[in-house]
Amino acid sequence: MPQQCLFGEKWANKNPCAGRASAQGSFMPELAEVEFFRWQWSCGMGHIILRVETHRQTRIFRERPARLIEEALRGHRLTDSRARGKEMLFGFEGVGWLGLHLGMSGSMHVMDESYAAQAHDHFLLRQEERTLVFRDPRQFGRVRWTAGAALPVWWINLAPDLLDESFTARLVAEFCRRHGRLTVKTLLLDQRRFPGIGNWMADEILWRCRIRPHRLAGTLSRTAFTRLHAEIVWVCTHALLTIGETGGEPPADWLFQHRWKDGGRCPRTGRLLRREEIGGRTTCWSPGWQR
DNA sequence: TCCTATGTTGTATG
DNA sequence: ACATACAACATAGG
Repeated sequence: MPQQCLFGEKWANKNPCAGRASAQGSFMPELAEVEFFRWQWSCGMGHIILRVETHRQTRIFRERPARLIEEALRGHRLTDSRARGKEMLFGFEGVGWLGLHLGMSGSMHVMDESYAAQAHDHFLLRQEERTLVFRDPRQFGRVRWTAGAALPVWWINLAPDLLDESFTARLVAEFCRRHGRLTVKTLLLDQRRFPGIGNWMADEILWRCRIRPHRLAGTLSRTAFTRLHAEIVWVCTHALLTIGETGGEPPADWLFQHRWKDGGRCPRTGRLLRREEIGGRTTCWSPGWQR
C-alpha cells in the first residue's frame, strides 16, 4: 500500500524537531499541520515502545480505555506512519493500528527519553532514545486502537486524498449539487468529500476562487466547480510545501496572513477584509473581490 | 468578567 | 428515511 506522503518516507535518525522551537507552539491542525506533526514522530520509526504513559481520565481516550492502549503498544516497534486529511494512522508490527486526530488544539512532539509530562501531555510513547508526545489542552483530539494487521475499517472508508488523481472537478460538482442548499463555505468543511480542509483553508480557497463564502453550493456555475477544484489542489499542495514541510507559515500574499487581524486588508485589492459567522464558523472574505 | 478559538459529533428539527 | 442546524465537549488567552 503506497503512502500518501508528499515528501516520501525520508526518516533518518535525526530529530526533525531540532531547531524548530516555533513549531512547538500552537497552530491549529488542518491538512498541512497534521502532515507536519505526523512527520515529527517519524524519528521514532523502527524503534520499540518500551512504555506508554497516559492521563487516563482525559477525553482523548473516550473511544478506547487508555489502559488497553498502554498494554497493546508496549514492547512493539513503530513500523508505519501515514496521514489522510486530518486523520493519522501509526502501525505497530502488524499487532495493530493507532489512530490519532488532533482536534482543535492537539499537537505532537519529540522530546528526550527522560522528558517529564506537562499538564496537557496526555499520551507519551517512551522509546530508548526519545519520547513521542501527544499534547492536547482542549481534549477534542482522539486516540483510537484497532488490533490486528488489517487496516481499520474507518481508515479504509476515508474519502480519497485531495491530491489523488481520483479527486476531480466532477466530484466537486456532484457534491455541490447533492448539498445545494448549504453554503459553499460549510460544504468545504465536510470531511467526507474534502478531507483535511479546515476553516482557514476553506476561506483561502474561496478567496482565490473569488467566490463569496455565503453562496449556496447549488447556485455555482460549471466554471466555478472547475475553479474550486483547481484552487483546492493548489492550496493543498502549497500548504504542504510551506507549513507541512517546515512547520512555518505561508507567504504574505496568502489570505492566511491577514484573516485574523483587525483592520486586515485583502492582498489583492487592498480593501478591508470582512469577518462573519457562516455555518457556525468565523469566516473571512474580501468584499468586492469575491462574488 | 466575557468573548474568542484553524473540529467533530450527537441530537433536534425540518 | 434524509438533509440540515446547532449545542456540547474543555481549556487558555485577550
